[in-house]
Amino acid sequence: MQATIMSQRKGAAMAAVATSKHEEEMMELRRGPWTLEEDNLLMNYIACHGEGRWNLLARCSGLKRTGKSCRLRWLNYLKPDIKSGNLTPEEQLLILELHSKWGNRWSRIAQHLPGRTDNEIKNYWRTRVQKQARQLRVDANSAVFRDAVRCYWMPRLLEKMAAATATSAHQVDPALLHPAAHIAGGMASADASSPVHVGGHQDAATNAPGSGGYGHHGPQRYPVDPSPSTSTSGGSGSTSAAALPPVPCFSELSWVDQYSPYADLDGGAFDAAALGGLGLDGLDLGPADSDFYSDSTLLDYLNSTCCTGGGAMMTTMMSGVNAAHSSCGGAMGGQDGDYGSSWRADDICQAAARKLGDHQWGGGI
DNA sequence: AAATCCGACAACCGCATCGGA
DNA sequence: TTCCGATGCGGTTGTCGGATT
Repeated sequence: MQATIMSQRKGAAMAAVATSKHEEEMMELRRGPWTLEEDNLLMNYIACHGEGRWNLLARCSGLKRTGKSCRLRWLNYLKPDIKSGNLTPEEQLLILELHSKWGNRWSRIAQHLPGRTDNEIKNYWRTRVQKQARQLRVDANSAVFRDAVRCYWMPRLLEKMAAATATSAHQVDPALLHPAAHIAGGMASADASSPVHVGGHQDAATNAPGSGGYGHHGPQRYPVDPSPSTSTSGGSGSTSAAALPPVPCFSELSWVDQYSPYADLDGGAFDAAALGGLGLDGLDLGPADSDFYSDSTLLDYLNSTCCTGGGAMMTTMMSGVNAAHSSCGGAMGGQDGDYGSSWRADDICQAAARKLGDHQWGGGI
């Protein structure tokens, strides 16, 4: 019975495919990169009729594209609230954290990063994070790699955030960086029911289609001559802090307590210092590093009164990093980011096995 | 200067799920 | 209850530009 239904469905599906293929042939559907004219057509149609009903849109808008293609183009690029430019350290932290909880649930992760698309996050993961895993010769989803990320990558991101703050002339509340803030319970208590907001530092007008496209990476690539008029000025850095949406409170992140250097004080698990002595350094934060320091969004966040927990967290994690530096005789390199030696997966495995007492150690990676 | 390699990202594809008829 | 179109999601591929040889 079920097999019959299945075969019926399959038959219907195949018929539908055949029909759609026929239609495609009749319409000579376009594929590949979108042109400026196509983008304009799509935007104009949506401006008049709204989002949704993508197949109808594809038929009626004059675009020789599938509804799917139109939807993707709109959601991943043209939608006004799409945030362009490199991911901020806060966003990277959140991605790392949420991926450790949910795995490859890109759309779910993207829901917590306003303005970022699942596609963008997925690409980030594949190009940056998985690259690290490959270098370590471990599976990006393995416990070892997750721990390495938590003990090294995350602190390094926080370090960069701290560096961005320290080198800035902006006024940062000293209390944000005071170590006692964490110990004295200074972590901001977040409303658990509220979503975690990261990024969102976004002037929609500056990210309108044609206003600079990929941000740091230059203008949108069009297969035909892009009109000079498509690039407008004033694309970055002019947003006032007052206009910012809610910023992340790091105490919302589960690893804050579990993986803080103070975790061992109450029987915690995995501390940075233990691995630090093995020369497990050199995490490459990717080519976007230099942008971290010039990204005004960081300063906006750090200047925000909502970020008390983040400041304390940063200090906490920085203490861990420093402890690791001390315990390994400075093997982690200097503060200038010269993390020379490369990681050794075997070393990480051994250290993890020692520290975790094998209970998280699944054997073969 | 040309060829090749590689990273980053946009776009596509197949499948799953949802919701209305 | 079943069918089917619309939509969403995750994996994969294609393309481009910069770096390297």
